[in-house]
Amino acid sequence: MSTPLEKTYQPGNSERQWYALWQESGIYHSEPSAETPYSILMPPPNVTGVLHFGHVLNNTVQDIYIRWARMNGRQACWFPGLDHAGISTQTKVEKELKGRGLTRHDLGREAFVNRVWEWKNTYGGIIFEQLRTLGISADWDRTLFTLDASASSAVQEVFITLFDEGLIYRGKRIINWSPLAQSALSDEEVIFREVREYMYTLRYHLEDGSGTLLVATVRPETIFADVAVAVNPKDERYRHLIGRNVIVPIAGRSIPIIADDYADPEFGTGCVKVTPAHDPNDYEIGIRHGLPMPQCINANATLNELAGEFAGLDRFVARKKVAARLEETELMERKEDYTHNVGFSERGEEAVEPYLSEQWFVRMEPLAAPALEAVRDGSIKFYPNHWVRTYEHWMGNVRDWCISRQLWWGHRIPVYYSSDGRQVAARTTEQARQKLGLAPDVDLRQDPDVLDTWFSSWLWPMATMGWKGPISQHEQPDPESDRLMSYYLPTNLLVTGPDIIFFWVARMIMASLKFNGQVPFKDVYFTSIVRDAKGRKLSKSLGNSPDPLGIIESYGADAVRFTMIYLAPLGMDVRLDINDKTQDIPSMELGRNFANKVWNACRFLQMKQHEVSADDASGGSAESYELTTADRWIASRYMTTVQSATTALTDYRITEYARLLYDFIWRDFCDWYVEVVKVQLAGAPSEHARRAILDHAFTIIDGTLRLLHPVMPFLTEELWHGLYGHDVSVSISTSTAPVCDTSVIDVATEERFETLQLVVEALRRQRSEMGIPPGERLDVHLNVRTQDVEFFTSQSAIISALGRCAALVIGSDVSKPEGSVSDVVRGVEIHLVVAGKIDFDKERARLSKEIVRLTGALAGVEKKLANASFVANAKPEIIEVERQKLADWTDTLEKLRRNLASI
RNA sequence: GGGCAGUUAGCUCAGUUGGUUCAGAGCAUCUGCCUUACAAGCAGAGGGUCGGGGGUUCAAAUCCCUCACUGCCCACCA
Repeated sequence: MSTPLEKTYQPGNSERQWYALWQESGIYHSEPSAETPYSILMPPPNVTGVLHFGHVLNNTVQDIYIRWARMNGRQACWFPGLDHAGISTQTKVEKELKGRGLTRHDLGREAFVNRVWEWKNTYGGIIFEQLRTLGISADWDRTLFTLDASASSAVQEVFITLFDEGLIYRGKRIINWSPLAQSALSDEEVIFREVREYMYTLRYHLEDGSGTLLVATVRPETIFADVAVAVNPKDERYRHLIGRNVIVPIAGRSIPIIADDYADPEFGTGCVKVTPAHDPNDYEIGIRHGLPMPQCINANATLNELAGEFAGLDRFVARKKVAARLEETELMERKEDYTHNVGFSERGEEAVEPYLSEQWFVRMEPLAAPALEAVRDGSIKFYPNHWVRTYEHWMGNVRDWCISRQLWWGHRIPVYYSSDGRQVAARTTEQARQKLGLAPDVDLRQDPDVLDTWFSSWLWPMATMGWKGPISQHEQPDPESDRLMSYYLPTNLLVTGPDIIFFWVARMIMASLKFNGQVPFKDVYFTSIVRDAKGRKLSKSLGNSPDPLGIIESYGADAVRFTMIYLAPLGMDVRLDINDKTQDIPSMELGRNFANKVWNACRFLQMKQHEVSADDASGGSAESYELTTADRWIASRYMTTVQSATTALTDYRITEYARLLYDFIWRDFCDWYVEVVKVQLAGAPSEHARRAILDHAFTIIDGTLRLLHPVMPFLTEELWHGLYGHDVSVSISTSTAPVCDTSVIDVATEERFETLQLVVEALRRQRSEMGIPPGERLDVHLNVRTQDVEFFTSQSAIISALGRCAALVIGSDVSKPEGSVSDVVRGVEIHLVVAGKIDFDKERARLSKEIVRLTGALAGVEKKLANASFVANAKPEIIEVERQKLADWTDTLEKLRRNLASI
């Protein structure tokens, strides 16, 4: 016999124990088999990452689908991984060094990289432990780190191939430079923010002293790199000046006035200073006109010797000083407030500097075309679908991807340079020499830069399966990798945030199509963005990002999972009522209370089971038990729930799935069925009948627990064992998912039971309105249609119990008794005898009010049915419904009037 | 400037193909209850002309147009 359940659900210990068991038993490990596969790639969290609510939502969604697939007999594999996160990891370790007065250069490249590995091995991947707390059923055996040998090997393979095909090239371009990281960034890593600055209008005197050109700029510190002033060729004001020279303020150099369409006559003074090395647009002008491109800003964002006395100053300090000097020397016409957008590095700490430098790029256009097509033709589906537009827009305007980073932590660019100026991409120095046809003892220099972290991420679908791993480097087939790839790819589902649609989703599609010839996944689920009560994104610096582990500690992992799913509709942001001070999230009570509700429903069944079992001595063989209306009703409600929950999951309406379970368990099962079971048990003629009643309830709850398991794995596991006494060696997570048997769905029975519910509710309402305590039993008289007498009589025990009746009179010609209040629902006349407690005036008023309301409603229906075009156009079943309404309400009205009259 | 969402009860949100059960749930509020699982609970109640305006239709929270506001993405005119 199972051990009695506690009065309230205590998740903590139970969760830890179950997870340990799951992990030991290896039930979440997957191998290719004869079953149909189902695979998900976990978006690899950063190695420096700590669990936040974005992860909680994201991973819960994935876990639900993986668990659901597993229970549906699929060979389900969830590939977890960890991202080396170039910039943030390197920065983290550098900060530590800085605390000891060291820089990475003091250590040297090799020692520094070793240091980062040490850090990784000590602190990295904490998030995995945290995800386990959440109950994630990933196949941890398949965990991959983006710097592992097989991932690195795949990265090299792709780089070399793209290089050899001319899709990767090196070029001197204006790129986004992070002065803090001292590295290039991709366009996607730059975020724009509105900044209040000044617009300075400067005087550029004509060289011949014949006048002055006014030029507006927000960056006066860049004048030292000015190479021209551009005007629009159509601008009458300046046309005659084209080709003449002006003197750069302070710098004193002479630069030409050139004509370029970029200059907008409507904006500012119509004259633009051209600084090709420090502005992307100016760079374009510089290219068009073959201008020199001097730089006056260093990699660390200080000015260089071109700036003369300002050399060495930080760009922002320099800006103020240069502006002051311009003012002093009367070279400034005016200074105005000016608000505009400035690019910041993704981490939001510093303004990005447009910086002219040699970098590596991927030519994206050829890769984008097939990737665009795959989404357009439905090979890949987005949920919600509207993200397709965003995807198409980006793909249609895709720009080359700057992939080189001036860091040490990452995949080193596999390009080698020979002393005679040639370059080649190769896996090793030896291979590079071979490719270049050089002798084995010739020195080659490898490119010092590393690749953008996303350059390994975009290969994730293949890298996780060992594609082009160390074995195939030597041109040997890799059967293990082939086996995994042919079985698990394309994966079924990718769950991620829409914020990385370009960073990751789009690029994975491109890489997979290019290198594996097929899409990486079939469905993409874009999760909600988690926000606080004020609508702000969660962030550590705002103090509005509570540690999920603390919340799990207080509410339980299942409660957190359930609440998140319940509150996070597909494609919309989810707001959590985060308390800044206590770091609590009170709405998690929703999930906790629900877990407790499920717990107690099961606890009730268990207690009854024990009672029955205790009497087992009475013995006897099983005898047929005919299911009651209530039994068939709950079975029908259960099947309906199975059906709609399954559909909801299939359609990725995951919130709907949670709601359906919540409503079924709480409203149908607990509020009504458990109460009915009490009545049925009490009135059962035999021990066998009692057991049969319980068996039925156990059947329903068994399926319900399995249906609920994907979202609440711990609770359902605990109860499944608690109720059925299963051995710990089996898990509900490897049981089968409930399947809908439509023959059990019984609309007629549901309707009959609903009438019963309405009658009970009417009794409760009247009692409450009369101020009678719920415990007090009162006489009830029900006047029902002749054909319903039998049914209501058969349900009298339930009506009596739930409606708290003393005597219950049921008949087809029952008249209103003395001292009763009355109501009519679905043709059933309900009289509650309250005797002395009746307030006749109040009762008259109540009935009158109801009569007025119904009369109005009835008039509406009559009008509708009298409308020729309604009868002509509406669907027959709709008209039938209206006719039914007319009949019912007329009947009800008549009864109400009669009752009013008899007071 | 271009694109995409959203606007329903005090708050957070459901509402699939227009039509019974369409105006709902949870929280909050109010009333009464320790009713043989659950006070993390039970039974009731109040509260919204579904952002504004127009249109299509026998019928609109739902479809179309338009306006307003909010949020996000892209672009980035010095």
